[in-house]
Amino acid sequence: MGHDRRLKLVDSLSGKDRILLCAMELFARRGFDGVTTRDIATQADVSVGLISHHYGSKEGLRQAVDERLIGQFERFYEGETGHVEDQPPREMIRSVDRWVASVADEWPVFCRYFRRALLEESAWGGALFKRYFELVRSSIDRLDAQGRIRPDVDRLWLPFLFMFLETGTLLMDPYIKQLLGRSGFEEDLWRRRYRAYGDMIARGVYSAAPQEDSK
Amino acid sequence: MGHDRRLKLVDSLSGKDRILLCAMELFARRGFDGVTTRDIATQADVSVGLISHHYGSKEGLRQAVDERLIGQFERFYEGETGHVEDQPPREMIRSVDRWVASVADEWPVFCRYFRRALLEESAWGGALFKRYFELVRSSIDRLDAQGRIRPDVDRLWLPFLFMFLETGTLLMDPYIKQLLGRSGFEEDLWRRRYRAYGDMIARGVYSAAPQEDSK
DNA sequence: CCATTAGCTGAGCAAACGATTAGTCTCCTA
DNA sequence: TAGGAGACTAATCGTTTGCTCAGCTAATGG
Repeated sequence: MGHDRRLKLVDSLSGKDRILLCAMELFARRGFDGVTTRDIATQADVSVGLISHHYGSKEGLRQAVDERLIGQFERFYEGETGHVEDQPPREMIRSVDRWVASVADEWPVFCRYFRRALLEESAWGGALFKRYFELVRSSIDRLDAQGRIRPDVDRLWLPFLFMFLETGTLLMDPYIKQLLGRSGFEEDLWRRRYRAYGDMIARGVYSAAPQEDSK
Repeated sequence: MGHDRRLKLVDSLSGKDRILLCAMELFARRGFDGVTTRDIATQADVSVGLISHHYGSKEGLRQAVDERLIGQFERFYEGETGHVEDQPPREMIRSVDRWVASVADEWPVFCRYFRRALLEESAWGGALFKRYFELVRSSIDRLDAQGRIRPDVDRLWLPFLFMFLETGTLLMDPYIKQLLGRSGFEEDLWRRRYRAYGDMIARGVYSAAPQEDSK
């Protein structure tokens, strides 16, 4: 599985890179405060002093990890095919499918780290959130320009609702795994969620003719 | 404001209760690991030893706080008017409004703590999530029995999508506050979100007749 | 009036933390 | 091949952590 691949990769790297990769994984799993420099040193098979040598401090190491992941995030969305919202529904689904498959490999670690960053309210977590918000809002603006969103829909909360639906799995995956027995990021589940998500946005979930109690 | 009220209340309490309340607030704000027993002792105006005396350990204190908040959670939902989903849309909105107003006072601290518990993956956070999931699923089952949900809607993801929409504000409030300048839990915003949320579930957000590019 | 007890104090402890240090090893270059 | 540079180690520093424990104070009961 992917774990072994990663470990073999790690062996061939320099101490500096091993520290960065191990820190990324440990921060993602246990949070910044939940990891000691000694943990990182042990995992990366280097001495504690080497961390300070390369990154100045634990905080410096965090920033290095952050920057690397920001870059990864940008690359994720660069790879995405244009503006998916502009495409007809069926084509949009296919685009998302392709995109999911292409980033699925690195996604899990990124997700867990992003989740932690949000929780700890770190500076870059806030920055990422804002950047993501702008992304969603510009999508909405584009849809709006085409008249595809009903005028009575609340424009203040709409972008947030989109974000809640999209990032929900990210933030709650540990519990989803607990309930479903498997991660929501396994490809088929992920795809299925995107469909459910798109469907809810497009049409809601209620029947067309609700049998209302005449009261 | 509420802060002064709380402080005055604190002064009249025993050391044991002061410790509990201060711990609750500090855990909610900075997380379990981000707070030291000395912080709590200072805030509660007691000595460090008294915490161990009453609660055995920091972990014991956490459990005491957890139990108290679990009780609060139960009370929140006991007070809720029956099964809101069974009511016609307009009446449902009014019910939610009433409920929001009735719990808004204690809600903020509870929210911040719940947020922490969920993101730190504590045991009781998991338990609370599961309990909440069952709540949502049984609501869906009831709606389903009435035939109010379209048959083609994905029944696996639907409860999760509901939860994402409902808890989104809870988990991201710090960032929403950053973007909007005020908390999403201020009553008017909260109500407005519930409407936007109900509307999306009911009808989606797309126009009835989308002008699709004929291509 | 003294003994008991519950609530509480704060100096102090061992462990763990992030950071620094002096020194070793391994290359690369002149 | 001498020597300078940088990667890296091991030992140790001062600080902070959760927790203990001997003892203080004030109220209670016989």
